[in-house]
Amino acid sequence: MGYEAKTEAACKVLSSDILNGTLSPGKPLRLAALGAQYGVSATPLREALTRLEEQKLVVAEANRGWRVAPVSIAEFTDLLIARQSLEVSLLEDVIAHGGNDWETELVTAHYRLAQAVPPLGAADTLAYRQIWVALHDRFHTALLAGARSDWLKRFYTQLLTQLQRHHQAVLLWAQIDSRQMDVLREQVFCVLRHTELMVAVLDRDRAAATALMKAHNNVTLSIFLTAMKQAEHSLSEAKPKKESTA
Amino acid sequence: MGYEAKTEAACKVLSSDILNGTLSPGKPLRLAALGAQYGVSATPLREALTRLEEQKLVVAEANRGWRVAPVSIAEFTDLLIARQSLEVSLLEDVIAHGGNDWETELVTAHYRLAQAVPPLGAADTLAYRQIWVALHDRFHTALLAGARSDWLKRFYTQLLTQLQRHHQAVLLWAQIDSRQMDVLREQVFCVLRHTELMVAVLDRDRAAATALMKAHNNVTLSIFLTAMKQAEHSLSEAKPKKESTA
DNA sequence: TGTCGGAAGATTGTATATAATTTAGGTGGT
DNA sequence: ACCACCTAAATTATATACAATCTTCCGACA
Repeated sequence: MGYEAKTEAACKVLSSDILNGTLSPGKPLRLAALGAQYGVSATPLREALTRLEEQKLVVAEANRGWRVAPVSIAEFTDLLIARQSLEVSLLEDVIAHGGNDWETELVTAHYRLAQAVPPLGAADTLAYRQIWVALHDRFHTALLAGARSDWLKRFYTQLLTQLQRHHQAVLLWAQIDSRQMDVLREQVFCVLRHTELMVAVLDRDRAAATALMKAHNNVTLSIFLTAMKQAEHSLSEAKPKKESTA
Repeated sequence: MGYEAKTEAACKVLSSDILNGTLSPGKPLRLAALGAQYGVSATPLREALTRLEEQKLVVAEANRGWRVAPVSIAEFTDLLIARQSLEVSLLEDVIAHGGNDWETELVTAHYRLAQAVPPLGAADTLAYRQIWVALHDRFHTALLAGARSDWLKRFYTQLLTQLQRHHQAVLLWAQIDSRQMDVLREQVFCVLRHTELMVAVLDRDRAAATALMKAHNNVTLSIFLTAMKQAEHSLSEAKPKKESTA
């Protein structure tokens, strides 16, 4: 205890509340209220919010304190473009320079993912979904961990964080047509695509790997495009709102 | 006055002092001393340092406060790799999607750079150098400003900031052989390379543009490689130091 | 010589006061 | 009824004091 504990703790709680949608985009963050809720006083809270502001999870306005960072289609698009670029860059670097440690961890992560129960049908519960998502994240992290630049990897992580925020928001806006959703999810939760990707990368097949990676992105992209089309009007309604749900 | 003014001001002063080397890497940043020097009290100072920490200009250690972020060959290399990737990504995006506003601003920036007096020979004064560097920065910013993703551009800016910090440090470590330096600088301050780059980009010639960009990077890279080779031992001496010059 | 302990100094977190600014609400005039 | 203006409350921003905790360093003691 004591390792800048309060600031750190506040930061974690706030960011997880923002990422899972408990604190919805645009919501004002009053210092007094947050301090009372989380049992932290002003100084560490301000530091935590300053950190999150730099990570673009919250935004600050002059003399008006902090708000949860808003989401928009424009920024969502921006993030997707950026992810595509960074992911391809990292993939090419990994293929060119990945070492043994990276290879073994990648194979391990893939094995774990392949063993996991995909959250489809009867297994579509919150618990199974969380496990699967965790293993899926681990696979994608392991896939790119062999790249040389920690800075690029840090940027990539930041993009994934922002994307999660937007995914959450889109899923809240739109109740996706369940039949279409099922079709898409069967593709998303399919291990085969990940296996192909891993094989291509381990074979150092640049063209195949980047093609598969782009295809993988397009699958998840199409989910959110359909969701956003269906939610197009409820989105424009959501804009003028002042304060959202607590 | 009042736009979170103190924090903002402290942030600017600190980052510029760090970037120009007034505060050298590794130097501890005591709150009391900084507050007295800059006329700012603890609260805004802590926020400023937290912001800079997130930007990796300072580092924090538990219960030991903040220090100016250290520099190292490993991180320098990392930054150069990351810059190469991001620059190529942005360049390709610009070539594919750059619009009219971007083109005109690019041409303007290039014209200004071409008009400027290169800081060579008699014109090698601090004033001329600063003007030239500012115009050079503006050209490179304009070159990539047409890319679609603000996130990628933000990352790129962050890399340039970090690189400036490392350049500063390398130049302090090493007194570069002046004859060799002159040869290199004539290449750096040569407008021709920039013109070729601009033409290739405006012609939407992807292969030529990326090749020229890589060549441009290699020129500046070679400067610092030679500098670092010459400073190799003074570098290893610099490591164990506890506090550097005020 | 080596190490154990404690004093001094620095950071972290809390609490509180004051200034400055924004927001809200009400008053009065047209 | 509508608009401008003014006042009051709320909130943030800054400064400061202080307790608690952690480092560091120095000296006594084995």
